[in-house]
Amino acid sequence: MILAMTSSEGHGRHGCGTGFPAGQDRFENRSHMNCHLSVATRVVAHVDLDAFFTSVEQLLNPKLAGKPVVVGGAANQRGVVSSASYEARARGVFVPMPLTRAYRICPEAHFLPGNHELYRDYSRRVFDVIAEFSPQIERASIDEGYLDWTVEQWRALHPHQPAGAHWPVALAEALRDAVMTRVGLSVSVGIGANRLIAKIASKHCKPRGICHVATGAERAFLRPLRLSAVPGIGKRSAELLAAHGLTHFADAQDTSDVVLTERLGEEWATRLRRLADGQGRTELTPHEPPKSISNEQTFARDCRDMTTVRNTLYRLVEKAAWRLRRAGLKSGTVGVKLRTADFRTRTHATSLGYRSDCHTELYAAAAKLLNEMTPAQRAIRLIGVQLTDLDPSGARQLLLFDQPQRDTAKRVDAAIDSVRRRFGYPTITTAAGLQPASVR
DNA sequence: TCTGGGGTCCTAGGACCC
DNA sequence: TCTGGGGTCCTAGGACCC
Repeated sequence: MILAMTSSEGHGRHGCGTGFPAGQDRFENRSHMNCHLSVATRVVAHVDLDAFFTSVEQLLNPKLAGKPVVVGGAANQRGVVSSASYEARARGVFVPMPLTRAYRICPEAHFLPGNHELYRDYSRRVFDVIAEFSPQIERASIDEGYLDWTVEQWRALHPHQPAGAHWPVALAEALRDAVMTRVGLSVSVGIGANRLIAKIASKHCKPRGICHVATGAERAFLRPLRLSAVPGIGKRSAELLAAHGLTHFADAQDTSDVVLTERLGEEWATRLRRLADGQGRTELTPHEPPKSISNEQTFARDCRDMTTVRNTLYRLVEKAAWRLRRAGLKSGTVGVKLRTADFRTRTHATSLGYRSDCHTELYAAAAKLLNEMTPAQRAIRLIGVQLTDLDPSGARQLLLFDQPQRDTAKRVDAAIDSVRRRFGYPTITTAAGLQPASVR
């Protein structure tokens, strides 16, 4: 057996799970049985929470269970759907659909603004459980992660049972059940020889599914799928490939290297060949500090009042600087992002020549950039700040002059931070950071 | 039909240096 | 008096992901 899938619907591990159309179990190709004479002892698992944000909302409010729920904002608000419950998806809602459109096709849905603090907390709880299933995990985002699985992890759970070919599936079932029992949330698990296969597999069996692509079955598993299933191949790349007659893995698998190179050039051809063969990275990367911290805001209505824009920018910088300090980092480059009513987006960045975590310093740089880039006679849709070139060290090469002022600003930041640590971010703000009425 | 907010990574061009 | 080529850093923009 090459491919195993299970789902909560009780098909059992040899059947087809949710989202896996009947007739596609041709991956269960017995002629490949000899692949299993040596059971792979190391695999990559990809764990993905199902409809994470809406699932948390349904868990905390039982009245929402079984109902279409949309997280992203009010139905008439500017914005897009950031999570849709499966009941909403069944009615045609998807991520990232504009909220107004979601409301049009599914007016009975419950529209919620979302609570990221809460979701982060639930994410932590889920990963605490997941961490018990492997010493080697990589958290890829708030709702997904990779695990390095060896047969030893299975033996730790089942010390007296011999590990059959299906030990990864058994392990995945134990993980899925543990997350459901202890946190109340549903996950899907994809298992394969590398990250690519594991990730595509988990998506393939959502929700509440487990999909194991055994070593040697990668090409057969991928064959019917669209190339856009590959993480990294988005709209643009898919269009480019389609222009060369390549839409599915089968197309790539059936095209010779010579023709691929002719059509796509050496680099893409090589990349695509590896994908078509189901090859991918296996190593997990440990947690790394962020490379950038940004905050942005779209106005409820396009804004022509520069005072409001500046005040909003101030508040965004203040928040970003607070996150920066909380992460123990300083930023050497400040960027401002501006989107006008015509949806044209411009960014402008400047290097400070030193690193800072002080919001008044960072805002001074941001305000200067804003002045330089403000378009005449244009309504502004979005304003944002991005802090990059992050490092724990301050490394000031120059400037002894304005030290006193900076020390004062620092003391103010520290005092505000300590209040925020105790009572939460929104409890305190400096006067310029008060939210202007027009965006409330 | 109207298009969020948080990120990462890549490319390309210009400045600057040797 | 005209000028190569490589390397690096910086910035702008865009593709892509969740």
